[in-house]
Amino acid sequence: MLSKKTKYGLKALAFLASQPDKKPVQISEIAEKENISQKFLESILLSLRKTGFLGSKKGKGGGYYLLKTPEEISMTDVMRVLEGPIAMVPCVSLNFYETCDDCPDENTCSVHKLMLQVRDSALEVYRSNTLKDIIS
Amino acid sequence: MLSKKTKYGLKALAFLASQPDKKPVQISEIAEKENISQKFLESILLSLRKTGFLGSKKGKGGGYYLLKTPEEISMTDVMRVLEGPIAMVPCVSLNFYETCDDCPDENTCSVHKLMLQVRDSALEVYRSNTLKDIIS
DNA sequence: TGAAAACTCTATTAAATTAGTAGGGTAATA
DNA sequence: TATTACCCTACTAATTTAATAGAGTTTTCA
Repeated sequence: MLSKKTKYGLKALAFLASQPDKKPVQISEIAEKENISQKFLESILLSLRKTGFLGSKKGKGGGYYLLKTPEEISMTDVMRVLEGPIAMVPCVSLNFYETCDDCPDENTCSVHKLMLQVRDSALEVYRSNTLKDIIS
Repeated sequence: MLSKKTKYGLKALAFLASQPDKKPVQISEIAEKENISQKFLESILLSLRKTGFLGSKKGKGGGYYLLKTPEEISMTDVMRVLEGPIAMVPCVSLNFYETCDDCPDENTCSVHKLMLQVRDSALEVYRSNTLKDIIS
């Protein structure tokens, strides 16, 4: 299941990408238009800023804005930051790899074999979509 | 993240599919060989029996066995029973569809658009894999 | 026929994660 | 210089997951 954090983060990014100009948008505006708890959104935008997706401007007329153009923002990167691993099990994760305690051999593990394919297919979707692609 | 339930369920099915003959296998044997808590496995096998994947035989010499051949068991069905929806959000789920409270229009929703593709790609993987395909 | 083997079922619980809340602090701009 | 708006920490409620415990029932084989 997709976490609300990811869902809201994606919606916020899409909202910013849909702005006619590059002026900063206030948290309160995004929260209201996208039906998101303002405080929760605050923490999400903060993490998107710390990971280089967003810039922010303080003071009157401040807010958040995209640091890159929508077509430069890959869903792979966004998903990894918001949702974490793309793989459904750590033993097939590229960026968050861990061995399974219970599994004696990955190469003969059925779960491993199936989840490897699922990961690859998800990655292909994320790689072929930028923020631009998912805004209408 | 894949739940332990699904992981253990898949491993148990694979274990049964790898048996040389069709004799019932005891819960305790599967639990031990696959490093699974026996009681937890019990409830998983029970649900696989209730959903038509497994048969069981009671009494001495009893146990669980596959009701179909491994190549007749599609990962799509297994995943739906063990893990639930394949979609990451209810609004793109085929079998567990729900509208989002917060979203005014699915057709213009970025999350919807992206997750639809993810669902389709995952479905394709599950559809093209039977239990036979994932056992070594 | 009876005892052991093995499945069946209900209820409870501990741990982890998620989603959200509260409130104060800090920096920048008009 | 006052206001606006971001920044940060800590806490909490709800949910889900992964077990655990224990009693009960059915079947089979000797």
